[in-house]
Amino acid sequence: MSSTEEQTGPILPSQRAVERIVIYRRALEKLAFLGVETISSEQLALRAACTASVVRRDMEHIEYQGKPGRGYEVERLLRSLVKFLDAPRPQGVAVVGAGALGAAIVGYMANERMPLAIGALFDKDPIKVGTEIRGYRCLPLQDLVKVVTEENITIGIITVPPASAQEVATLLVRAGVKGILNFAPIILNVPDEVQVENVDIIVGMEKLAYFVRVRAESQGTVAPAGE
Amino acid sequence: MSSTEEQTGPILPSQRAVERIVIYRRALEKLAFLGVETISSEQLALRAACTASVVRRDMEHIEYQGKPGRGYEVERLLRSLVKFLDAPRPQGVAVVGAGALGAAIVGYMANERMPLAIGALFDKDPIKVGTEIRGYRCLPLQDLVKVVTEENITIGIITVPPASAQEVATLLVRAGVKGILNFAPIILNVPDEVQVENVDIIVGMEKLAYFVRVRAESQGTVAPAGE
DNA sequence: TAGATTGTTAATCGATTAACAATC
DNA sequence: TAGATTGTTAATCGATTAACAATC
Repeated sequence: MSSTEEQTGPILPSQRAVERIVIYRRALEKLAFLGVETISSEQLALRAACTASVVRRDMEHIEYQGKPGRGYEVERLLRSLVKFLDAPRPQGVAVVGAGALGAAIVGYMANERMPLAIGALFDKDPIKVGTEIRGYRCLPLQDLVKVVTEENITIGIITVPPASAQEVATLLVRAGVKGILNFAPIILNVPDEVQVENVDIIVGMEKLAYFVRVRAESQGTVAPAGE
Repeated sequence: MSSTEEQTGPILPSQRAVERIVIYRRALEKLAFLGVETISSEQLALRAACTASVVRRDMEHIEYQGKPGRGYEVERLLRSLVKFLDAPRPQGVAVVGAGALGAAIVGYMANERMPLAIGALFDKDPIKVGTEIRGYRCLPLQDLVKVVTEENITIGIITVPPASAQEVATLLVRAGVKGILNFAPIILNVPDEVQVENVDIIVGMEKLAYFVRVRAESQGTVAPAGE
């Protein structure tokens, strides 16, 4: 990793920066649709829950630059963001696990216009295999390595129960996947070059529950004196 | 906020610390079930994707302390974590949006043993209202404020389309909710005292797609033409 | 005792915030 | 021109990492 880093000219943006850039893109799409012509970093920041400074800093990664006193032209900035984010052709995604969550994701991706396309959908359950879910035929897990390899799919989404998640991850890696969006609440063991993005609904929920509770408790104690 | 902060004795743990503590708890539950008696910070760190130092630091928030040379007793640490995290009685949660994602979450919460309980399920769609989803009756959105207030629900989960998300958030806040888990890909406008936790599946997916792509490009730098 | 692992303190790193000259 | 907002640099903040004496 270190050796690669020394060679590269362009600095890779941080994970968070890319996250925000994705959000800017979404916001700009809406603004462009509404016919808005320019936008300031301040306004953009509101939509990404960050500050204007952060927005301007993120823009270092984008070719297009804003004009002092004017802000950013929505159309041109949007084009630059799309150029920055999107692959020339949609990247294929394999969804593993055709339960409620898997179905939700497949539906989501079918609706939203995205630079990603469902490449294949898998499940272990023989009852689900063969059925159609939102227009995608559910394939058996045994076919995963073959299909994912053949279709050149680079991203896997794991929505199976935690007990099977590692097994699925291993299959995906073997099939050449380079990124995994993992909804199972466990830490996956994969090679370093494979990026894992964990989306753990339960952690978020319990975290929220904790802070809601302790804040309520501390309010009850101190008598907040009315805002 | 600053005035509250000065008064409080116990320092509130950071968002990330609580996140990790939730993960420690989950890991310890499994270990306790397997009959493991002690665990070191090193081993615990593996399960939470952090370092031993971070684990030990997090433990400052927990009453129970480990023994030098031995590590942590699984049972006792687990009890302390549960005491730290959980409310005396399960907190009620309102799920708004009975689509595929909403159903997935309701099912999730019904399965996993959690310190949270489904308090109510709502949807706008008259066709869904009145039906049962995983054992929970779907109520109309108009009843939200009344039901959530009456049931003393403090946490809301938004799984409606982005266009309705702000409207729902406003209703939840009006009903007295103090925490919102938001699955809609927009920034919600809520009062400061309400904590919003955004779980944006699409952002994670597009971020992943970006890094997978640029890494592949930089690897194949020499011959990008083919493919 | 010796080895292991703790709690804790200091050093490092990265990200966010604030400030400001440059300029449309 | 004057006002607004940029790109960029310096200051601040917080979180992670490394190190180590204390101790089971």
